[in-house]
Amino acid sequence: MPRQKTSLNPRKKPVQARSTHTVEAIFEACIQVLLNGGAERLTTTRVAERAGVSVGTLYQYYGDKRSLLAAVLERHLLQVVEAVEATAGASCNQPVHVMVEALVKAFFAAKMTRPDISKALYAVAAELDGQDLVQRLMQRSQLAIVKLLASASDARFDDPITASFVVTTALVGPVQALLAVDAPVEFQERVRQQLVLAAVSYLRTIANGV
Amino acid sequence: MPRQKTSLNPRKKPVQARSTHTVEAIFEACIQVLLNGGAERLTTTRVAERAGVSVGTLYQYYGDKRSLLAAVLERHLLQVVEAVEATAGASCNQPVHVMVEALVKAFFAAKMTRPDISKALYAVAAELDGQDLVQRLMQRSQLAIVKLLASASDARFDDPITASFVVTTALVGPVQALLAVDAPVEFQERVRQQLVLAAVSYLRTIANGV
Amino acid sequence: MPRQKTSLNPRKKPVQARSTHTVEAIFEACIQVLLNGGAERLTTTRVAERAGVSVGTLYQYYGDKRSLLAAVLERHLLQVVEAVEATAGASCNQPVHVMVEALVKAFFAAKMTRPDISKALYAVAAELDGQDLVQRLMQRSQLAIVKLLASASDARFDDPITASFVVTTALVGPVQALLAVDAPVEFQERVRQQLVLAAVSYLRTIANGV
Amino acid sequence: MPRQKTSLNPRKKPVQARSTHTVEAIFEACIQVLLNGGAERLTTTRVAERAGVSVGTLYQYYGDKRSLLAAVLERHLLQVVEAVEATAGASCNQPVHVMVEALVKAFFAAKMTRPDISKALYAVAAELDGQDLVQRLMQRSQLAIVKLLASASDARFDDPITASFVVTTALVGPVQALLAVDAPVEFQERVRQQLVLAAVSYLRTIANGV
DNA sequence: CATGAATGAGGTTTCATTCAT
DNA sequence: TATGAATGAAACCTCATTCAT
Repeated sequence: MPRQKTSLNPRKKPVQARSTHTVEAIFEACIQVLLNGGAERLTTTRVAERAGVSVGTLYQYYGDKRSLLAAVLERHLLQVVEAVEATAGASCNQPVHVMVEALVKAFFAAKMTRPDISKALYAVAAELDGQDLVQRLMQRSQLAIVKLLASASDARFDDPITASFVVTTALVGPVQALLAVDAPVEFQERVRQQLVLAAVSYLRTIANGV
Repeated sequence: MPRQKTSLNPRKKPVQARSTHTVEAIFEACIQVLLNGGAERLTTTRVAERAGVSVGTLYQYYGDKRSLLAAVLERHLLQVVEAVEATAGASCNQPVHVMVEALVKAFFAAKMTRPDISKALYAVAAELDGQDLVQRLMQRSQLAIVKLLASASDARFDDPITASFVVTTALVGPVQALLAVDAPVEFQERVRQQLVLAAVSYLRTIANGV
Repeated sequence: MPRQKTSLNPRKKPVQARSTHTVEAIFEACIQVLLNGGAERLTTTRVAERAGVSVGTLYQYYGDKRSLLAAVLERHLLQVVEAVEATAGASCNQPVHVMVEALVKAFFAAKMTRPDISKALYAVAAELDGQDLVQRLMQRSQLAIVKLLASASDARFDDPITASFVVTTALVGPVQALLAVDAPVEFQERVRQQLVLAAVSYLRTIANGV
Repeated sequence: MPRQKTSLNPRKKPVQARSTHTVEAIFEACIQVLLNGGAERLTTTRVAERAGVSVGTLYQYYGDKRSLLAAVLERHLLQVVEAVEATAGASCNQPVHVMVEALVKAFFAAKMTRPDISKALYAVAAELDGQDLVQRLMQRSQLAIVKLLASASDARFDDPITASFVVTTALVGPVQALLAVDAPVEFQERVRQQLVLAAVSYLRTIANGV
């Protein structure tokens, strides 16, 4: 499945005083545009307008449309990953059920506090699916979880990598489904608890007792 | 998150003999085009060319691009759903672990026999996410599983709906991830087995003994 | 202002038994399509559908789209012209005011009994404006009126051709305007009477007493 | 007789200096294209080419084809209306025959100095017939004439609105007919004089002496 | 003769991107 | 550096017309 333009094209790293504000504005605008109209209605002009800058300026910060979308997606995914990493770090050496509870809670929090953003970025993520970006961040998550599992106070895992892969990826389906249906909060909560149950029982099943 | 064009646009379908052939050709062509180039490189002209018909002909069967994509996606999802339904039907009254084994196997089979198609349609599904189409088929799957769980010979479930939701949606994340990374078959197989384990242990955990 | 396709293309004169019905159906359908959608939304397929025949059949009777439109327009204009001619014939040898009264009444009747048709055909007439068709029929009207004026019992005209031209063409503007605004019947009637007044006073002004 | 797209679509107009030139070029080109080929041969591409700009530029100023045509038509009709208004303003308080003479002369002048344009825009006007545009301008003309008639030094009118309607609309038929036939100037002139006669005698007929 | 599926040139419109100001 | 008018390739879609059945 060859893509036509694999090389992203970020022109500069905006570090100066004024640019921060501009970058932020573009960022928010991009999400807003995504929110009403979806990915296929997003145009660079539209984003620039919404951000209150000219297209030219936008292109000064993001060399092309893909870079822009990639950046926005990256920011979102980074938040999620960092939430996961932070939680994983904080839950080391705990029993499995504590770890999982914390992890699932953190993941849901990261995805559901701005459900609109998650929803808006779904299509973007799908389009850039094969891209390194998504892969890299996925791996970071899984790595964090691998370490976490290895430190469990009440279990030992033969194949922590696969376990981590299963747990991590199995969370995204339910969350996406909840977002797509605009499920009521109570149902979200029920699902969340069930996922904790599922993960815990799964991990216990494959764990060697300690 | 309002979408601009919710109503698909399927043309009144021609009724003559040759039309069947034409429609099939277009269909196949659509998948082929999707397979090399991805959703964003798909154009109606390209599909028509590949199908060996004129654009006009394509538009006689699918009123617009969205209808075409929706139809292709529907076909794929229908296959998956029907596989699930068939398996669910065949596994009634069995113990939970038999059910789950059959179900996961069927789901993987449906998704992995033509991994290219599944992969190609991922972006399409994301774009049409809010659409009834995806929702409807998801629900059919879940309904089938609800019935299945209710018939388990060795368990009784208080909230089979949520359970079904969790099990169903939790499968799609891992599968998608495997597709995205082009994971080797052995890893696919390992993940599949783990998912069986996970589902079984989850369902046993929430089941009332019988 | 050269047109690209001056030669109309009437394939055959339908005189047989069954064709009369078909031709009639196409005719009505054409008007109906014109009535909702205007001239730019009219397509041969649409007309055929509405007429309950296939496009192929339509093309058997009218070699191309222009022929169809020309035929429909001609029919309408012919009715008007014939109404004028009939009235002109019937009003010979009368005093001017009687002639004019009858003439204007007949013209209004022809245009206003099916205001929708008149309105629908306006754009068609404009498109085919330079065409012989419209010119020919216009001339027939004027000729009839020239003869009529020549027979007036109470006036003699030096330049009946110009007089006829003025009277004839001066009627179409007001009628078109009434149609465009969907003017209420009372206003239509008032305008009609005023036009009689205008024409009579004009003709008296330029007439040599008798 | 419902139209499908009543709302025109004028873009927010660019504000830079060069834009004025561009807009003017497009405008002229549109008329030129209309002049050879008629309304049905006019395409946005063709207009842009003739204007020496790209299609994209054209669409920056006119959101769609209809807007473009509407704008051109409006400009033409505005000239006519303004000519009428100016003349009406200048002829206040004169005797009827002076007013009419001036009015008819002005109207003919406005329509006949660029007969090609008038002719080219006829079909355009017919297509946009129901649109506000035409209605609004018609009304402006009539209003001006109502005021004018009210100020006549030698007549008083009971129903100046109807009178104005009749006079205004009765002028367009003859003019259109002259344009359609490419009538020789002498005949144009003769008709013009006759129309003056007609209008004057009509107005005198319905006027209350003073 | 009638049918209606197929054709494909061509029309309208969009939008990522550039570059003179 | 910011601007936004201009570009034009390319997408989507329509519809008059043909011709095999």
